[in-house]
This record gives sequence, structure tokens and C-alpha cells, in this order.
Amino acid sequence: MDDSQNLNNANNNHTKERILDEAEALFALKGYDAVSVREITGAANCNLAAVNYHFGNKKNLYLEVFRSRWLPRASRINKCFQDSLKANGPLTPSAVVQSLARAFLEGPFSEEEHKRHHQLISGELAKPTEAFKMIADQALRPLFDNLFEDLRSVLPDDIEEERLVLNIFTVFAMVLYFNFAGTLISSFTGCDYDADFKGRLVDHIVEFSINGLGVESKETPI
Amino acid sequence: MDDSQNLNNANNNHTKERILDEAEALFALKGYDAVSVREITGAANCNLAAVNYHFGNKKNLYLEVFRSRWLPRASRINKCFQDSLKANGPLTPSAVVQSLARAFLEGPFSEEEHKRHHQLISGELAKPTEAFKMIADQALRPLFDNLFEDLRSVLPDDIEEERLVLNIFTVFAMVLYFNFAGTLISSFTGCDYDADFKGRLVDHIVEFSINGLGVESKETPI
DNA sequence: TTGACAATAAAACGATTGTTTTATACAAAC
DNA sequence: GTTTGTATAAAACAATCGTTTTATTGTCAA
Repeated sequence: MDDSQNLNNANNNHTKERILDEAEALFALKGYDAVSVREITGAANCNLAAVNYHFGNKKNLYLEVFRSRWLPRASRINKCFQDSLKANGPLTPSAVVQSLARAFLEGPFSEEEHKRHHQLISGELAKPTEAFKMIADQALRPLFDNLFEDLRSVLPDDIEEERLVLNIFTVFAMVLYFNFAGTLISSFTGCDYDADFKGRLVDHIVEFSINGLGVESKETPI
Repeated sequence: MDDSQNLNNANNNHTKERILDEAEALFALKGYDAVSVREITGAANCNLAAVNYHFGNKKNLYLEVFRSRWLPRASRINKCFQDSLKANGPLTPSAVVQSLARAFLEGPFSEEEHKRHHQLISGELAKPTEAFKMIADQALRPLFDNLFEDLRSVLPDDIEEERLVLNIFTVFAMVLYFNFAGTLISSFTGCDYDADFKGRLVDHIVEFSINGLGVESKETPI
């Protein structure tokens, strides 16, 4: 029920971890309601009762997937964004957008892990559950605040606050959309959604955003 | 099972229509798996067996919701977009984007019907089912083709095809995103997601897109 | 060696699921 | 008036759901 039991024994968490792994993959693939506890324990090669033993109930397992798998990954993406921003030279709007787009579209993960991550959040965006508040508070809000400060510092000082917020959400929109509508896009463009195409997507997002932000003036201060 | 039975009797389709209405509302609200047939027939005030009698099975009912409710509404939105475009004076990129944004964000429906419509499609975008192909082929693709031709005719002739496609998808991204992430936005901005805010959203989308399209040159041909 | 505890296993629980069956009411056709 | 077919109703169907119970391990502490 609680995490204290993990401190007693050294190697008793194998099953628990396997359940979390398989649960995340299945929840991402089919959604909460379409996955049964038996399906999860079957994939994890453990007994049916293990879910209730380790997590109390199915809903708790779902929340724990976000707590112990999704949130840490979101932190890594956020960190990836910050690091890339610092390494990218002087702080400019395009550097902000490019670092953000790269962190979200390419990211520090394998293709499959990346897919799982964005399928989970798109499920929550489309049909929010208890997990949504956790995501919003601990991942989206901090990222939003970072973006707000970064962009405010490099955009003209007289920019309206609401306009800045809308600009941020628009950049968000592109990044999230190009992640979760990959199926649609490749079906319409005929392009493979590979690393090459992702790179061109990042370029497009940066270019489109920079023009959209309407800040040529401060972008090239020389 | 088929529609021929409706031709025989004049007023026997009350139950069928009521089921479609309630099913759509519930599917939009909770998703396919989270809604039971008993829940639907309970809301529609009819017998449990009515769903299987009129639609064969639950999945067929879900598809029929898209066929007989969602698709016609998508056509109306598309028509609304086209009409607004023709009435909007000369064909310009901003007129295209504005008409599109208005048709999608404000649309010709009640607030509740609008919400239902976009909840249904966001569910399909997040977790595509058999209904997705129908939506893509009969609603998204025609709209995309219209946008493609409209924008190609008013954008510089030498624009790359892939870039045009990405531009269209980006406009799409904003419009769809601002529909389905309304919860997130109003939670972060503190703004009510009312008609007034929607109007400002349309303005923002148009401005952002026009700059993003990078076509000041042809926009004001005078 | 014994007792306590954590983990797994097997079986059963009641509830709910989608679907089918059977019966009944009512209309139009012959 | 009888027949035919459609729509609704009530009941039962087998299957699956999440969860609980009981039993069986293995391990460490007393």
C-alpha cells in the first residue's frame, strides 16, 4: 500500500516494477478502461492479485504510473529544454522555441518511450482523470512559468500579458499537436514520421513561431 | 439492422433517435469504454435491448453516432467556413484563417453541441478507432484539400509543397488545440472560456498565423 | 527452532458487462 | 378476422470485470 515496504527487502520490487512497466505501455496504447487488470498481470507475468497487493486497486496503479514513470520523464524533458537553452548561446525567442520543440519532439528517450509518454498525456488532455491535476501542477505549470519568464525577458517590454500567454499556448499547441497527431500528418503528407522529418518539423515550428510572435525587432538586435 | 425499416412506419424512429442523442452525449463525455449500454438506454428512457435491436451492437451504435451526428455537423462547419470565406471579401490568407478559426471555435452550434462535437473528435485523435478513418476520409481530408487550394492560390507561387502542408497543419493545430485544451487554458489564464474570450482567441490565431505564414508581401497587394 | 512478515499463488467473490431469447403490444395488409 | 411484421418489454445468458479471501512460499529476527 505504501512505499515503506521497499526499504525492507532489497529485491522484492521486481514484480511491482514489471507491473508498472506493462501497465504504462497498455494504458498508453488502449486507455484506462480498455485495459483489464488481468491483461496487465498477464503481460507482467505475475499473479492477478499482485496489482491489488502492491497498489491497492486499478485506479491507484494508473495514478502511480504517472507518479513514478510519467512525471520523472516530464522532468527530464524540462531539464533537457533548460540545458539546451543554456547551451544554445544568447537567450533569444527562437532559441527558446527551438529548445522547447527539440525537447518535446526529439527528446532524450527512445522512440517507443517517447510515444508512450505522449500517448499518456494526450489521453489525459482528451479525457482528464485524477491524474490530470497532478500533471498540470507538477509538470505543465512549471514549464509554463519557465517559458513565461524566458519569453518575457526577450520579448518587447510592452507586450500585453494575455498576448504573451496566448503566444506560449500557441507554441505549446504546435509542439503537442505535432506529437499526438503524427498518424494524421503522415497519412496526409505521405512522409515517414522519422528523425529527418522531425528535424524539419522543428525548423518549421521555430520559423512559424518566430514570425508569429512578431518580434523581428528584438530577435536580431544587431 | 438497416435503414429500410424507417421507410415503413412514420414515427417509429423516436427511440432510435433518442438513443443516438444520448449515446453521443455520453460517449463524448466519458469515452466509449466508460459508457455502458444500460447507461445509454437508461438516459434514452427505453429498453436495454433497443440498442441491439436498432444498431446490432454497441460498437455499431458508436459508429452510427459519427455517421449520423458527427459527420453532418462537420459538413455544416465546413460549409460555414466556405460561406464565411466567400462573404469575407477578396481571398487573402488572413481571410482564410479567420474564417476557419471562426467556423471551428464559434461555429453554427449551441455551446453544448459544440463541446460534444470536439470532445468526440479529440477522443478519436487521442485513441483512434474504426471511426477515425471515416472522419479522416469524409471530413478532415476534404477540409484539408480546400485549405490547400485556397492557401496555395493566395500564397507566393514558389512556396514549397511541404511547407504549405506544414503551415496548414499548424493552423489546424491551433484551432483544434484551442478547442480541446480549453480546460487547461482557462485554468492557467484565469479567463472564462466565454464568447468574448473566444473572439480574442480568433484574433490571436489569425495574427499569429499570418505572421507565421510569412506572407506580408502578398497579403496587402495594394 | 520458532514466530512474524512480505510476496506470490490459486480460487472464489459479487457485480457488471454486452448480447440473446422469449413474450407482448400494436399497427397495417390480406 | 386473421396474418404478418415492427417495436418495445422483461428476463436470462455467458463472459468478464475489479476485488477479496485463503493458502503457500521464502526470509529474516528472536
